[in-house]
Amino acid sequence: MQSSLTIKASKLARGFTSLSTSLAASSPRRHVRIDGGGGGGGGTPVANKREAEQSCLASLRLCDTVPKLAQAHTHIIKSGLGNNPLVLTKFASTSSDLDAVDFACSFLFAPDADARLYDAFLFNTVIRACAQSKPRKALAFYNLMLRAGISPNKFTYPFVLKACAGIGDLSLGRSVHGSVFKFGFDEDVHVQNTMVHMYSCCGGGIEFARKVFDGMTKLDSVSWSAMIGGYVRLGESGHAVALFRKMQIARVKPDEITMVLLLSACADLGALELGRWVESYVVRESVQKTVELCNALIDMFAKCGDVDSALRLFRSMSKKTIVSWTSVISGLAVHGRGVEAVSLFDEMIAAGVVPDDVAFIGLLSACSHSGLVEKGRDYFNLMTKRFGIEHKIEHYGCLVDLLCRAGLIQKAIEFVEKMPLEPNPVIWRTLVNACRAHGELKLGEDITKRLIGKEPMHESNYVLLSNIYAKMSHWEKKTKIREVMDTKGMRKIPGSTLIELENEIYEFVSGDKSHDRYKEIYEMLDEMGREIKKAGYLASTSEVLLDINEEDKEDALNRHSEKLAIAFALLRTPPGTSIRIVKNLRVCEDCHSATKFISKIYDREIVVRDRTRFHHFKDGMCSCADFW
DNA sequence: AGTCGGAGGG
Repeated sequence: MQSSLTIKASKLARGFTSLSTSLAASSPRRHVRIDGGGGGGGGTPVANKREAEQSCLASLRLCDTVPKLAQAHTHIIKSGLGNNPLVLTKFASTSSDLDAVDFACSFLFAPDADARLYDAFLFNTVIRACAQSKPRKALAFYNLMLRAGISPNKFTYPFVLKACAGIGDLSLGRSVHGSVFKFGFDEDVHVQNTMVHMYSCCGGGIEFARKVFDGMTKLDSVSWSAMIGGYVRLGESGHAVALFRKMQIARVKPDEITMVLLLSACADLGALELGRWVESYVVRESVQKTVELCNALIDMFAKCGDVDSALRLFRSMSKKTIVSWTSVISGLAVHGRGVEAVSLFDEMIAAGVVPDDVAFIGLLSACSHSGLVEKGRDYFNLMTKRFGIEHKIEHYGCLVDLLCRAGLIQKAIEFVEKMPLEPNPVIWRTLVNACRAHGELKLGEDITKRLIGKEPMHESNYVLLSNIYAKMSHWEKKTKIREVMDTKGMRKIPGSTLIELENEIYEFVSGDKSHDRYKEIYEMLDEMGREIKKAGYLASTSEVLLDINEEDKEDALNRHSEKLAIAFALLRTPPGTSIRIVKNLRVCEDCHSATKFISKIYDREIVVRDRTRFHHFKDGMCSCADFW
């Protein structure tokens, strides 16, 4: 309705016009243009100011794109409301599109703009718009606000704290916390909740988050979710689950966001039973089953080893997003079902869903885990050529991994040398590990030494080098590495295995005797050892990279955390049921071979999740076909 | 006269 309205160039309008045209020039794809006067004419003069205001506000309510906003701007000027604070602020708050907000800011904060128009609501609006994706910019506006002498109100801090969370700097967060206190908003539950969130997003801030959380007099579901989310982000999923139990005792009803977080913790821990409980809870308590919640369920099922349930849920969803597709494709990938993953990707394309860079990571890892070398290469090339998505370092990483796993180490090296991005340490470590596995020890040693030069405090570099020396039987060099690590105060991450039984999560480390039934567990371990030896198992002692004799090596192998967890499971679960365990590192070759025998002798399906993928053991075979 | 707030998915 405003399309015929044009501007008679007033002084103010001229200022706006030049600003907006320069903005248009800086973002050509938007084609923002404001008609600077002349042209059509014939606009009806507006009867009174109040009516004009209402008319402008009404037209702004309909704006959701930059061109529409530009049109509305024209209308505002025409109506003589170019300096009306109500209208201008509404203008800025109208679009969630950051480009549009930039566009609005370009005249709101123009040199010739009237600073008397600035108020807290205006700043809140622009801080909110930037908080998520441009946190530094949001904070710049906050500082501008303070410099302009405008006091923040209770709505300001949730936005500002969100921006601090995005930056993740603890000292910044603490200083903003000081301002919150100074302005007296530290009692507001919304502010407190965001404070918990902010601290938990800052490195080393979880204690501060907990302090705010513990000091709160009223905790709602958002408070609990913020704190649970903090633990999940930190990888402290056990703490997250424990906190959820406290939430239930406190009788605060969890909502769909709490459930998403809890599912994330389940996925991390491999806690399938708890994950299934979440699903039934959602149905029972009619928690809103949003797409995000379904996606979290898919991810949980896949990461807990039940990829078929993930698939079933995926098929039942009426609305799917790229995240849903990616979750299920990546899920199939880690289970070694690469062919299905690839065909699902093709189905997605056929359904007209546009893939993004993350979808390609899932797809390429599917090719990698299933040895689909040619397919992986093809998709890698199609990614840019057909879909116009630029390769990121992760995609190069996937391809290096693909070549290494397929044993094409020379090709992998050539690929790394030719890649246009600087290879990151992850890529180098993939390569080094392949060097070790394929006997390119000298090359592996050279690369690792360079890596240690670059990242002297990264322990996995030393572990890699140590493993290479062990394979070379250079024991004195290997010992020396241990010494270097000790003087730097570093330790190798101990291998550990999680298992969930009857609502409890148990953790085992190598040689663990902390469980109260450890004697039974070790007896079971001995029995397992005898039985699998009878069936033809041979300990693969070359994998034990310690400088000890063969017999001790075998003993060390027997006490690996995954074997302890399996023995425990055999004792505690009914015959014939599946066993699921989660290992924090990659499963070793000896445990892999032993587990195959155990699955056959004890007639159990054993699902092992290791750091990078799943192994489904059944009838003496593994789903990875010894390819991992 | 008075617009505005917190936690989440691959």
